This record gives sequence, structure tokens and C-alpha cells, in this order.
Amino acid sequence: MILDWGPYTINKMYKITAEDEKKLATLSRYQQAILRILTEVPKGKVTTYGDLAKELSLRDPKWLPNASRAVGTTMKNNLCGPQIPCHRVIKSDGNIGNFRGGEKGAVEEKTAMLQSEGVIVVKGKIDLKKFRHTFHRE
DNA sequence: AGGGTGACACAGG
DNA sequence: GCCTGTGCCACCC
Repeated sequence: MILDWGPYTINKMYKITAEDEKKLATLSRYQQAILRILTEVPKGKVTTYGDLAKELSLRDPKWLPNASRAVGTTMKNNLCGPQIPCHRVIKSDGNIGNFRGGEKGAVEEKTAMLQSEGVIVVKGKIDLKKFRHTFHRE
């Protein structure tokens, strides 16, 4: 099967470890579910807060599709570490969005991480047509 | 049980 | 484009 993921498709999705599971267990069901889906976003791609909410709703209709704010809260709770790639979650208009709760310099750091992964950022913006991840489900 | 809060989304102007 | 206002939802008191 050929996936149109562009040139930076080398990475597979992150596999959650037993260590991660222990941390995940401290979070709400919703947040756990969101973070699990987030692990599917590979290096070189991004997703949006809204896309994550929508995707979870498709997989489990008990959650609403327009919960983007709740997804933001999930990212803030971050026990992600760089493995569960919360730096790959941006706003639906292509702007970088926030990082580390809005600490000074955090957005710059997020931008640098994305660029080092091959995502092109121009004036704080990312071309979602090019870099948006497409979720795959059975 | 009810009100407050965000790493958001969207439509207007 | 760049604000601004309004709607949103899961979570936390």
C-alpha cells in the first residue's frame, strides 16, 4: 500500500511503552484516548487540535467531534514527553499554536522541533495541505 | 450540581 | 491579512 505522506515518512508511529501506560493511567479516559491517537502522527507531519477531536469521535461516538478546546487542555496536561508528539499538534488555520502552557520561548522551541523534523514553517505558519497527517482506521 | 477555565474553531468586520 | 466575539467541551474545583 502506498501512503502519500510526502518525503518524511521514515518514522513509524510511536509505540506506547509500559512506562507510558503507568502515566497514562493517571489521566481521564478522554485524555488517554486522545494521546493514543496522537502517537499515530509521524515525524514530518502535523495534526490539529480539531482533527484529533474529530478522529476520536469517529472511533468512539460517545465523544463529540468539536472538542478542540478539550484537546488543548489534554496537551497542556502533558506528560507526553517528546515521544507522544504533542509538538506536532497545531491550530486549524496553520498557525503553530501554543506549547508548554505558553511559557516564554516555548513556541520557538516547538517551531524548531518541527523544522528539525522536516516540517516547513514560514512566518509562524505551516501549510496544512502539505503537512497534515491523514488518520487511517479500519 | 453548577460555574469557571483553556496549548481551540469559526465567522465577521 | 489581522483582530474580536461567540460557541465549544471535558475537567476541575
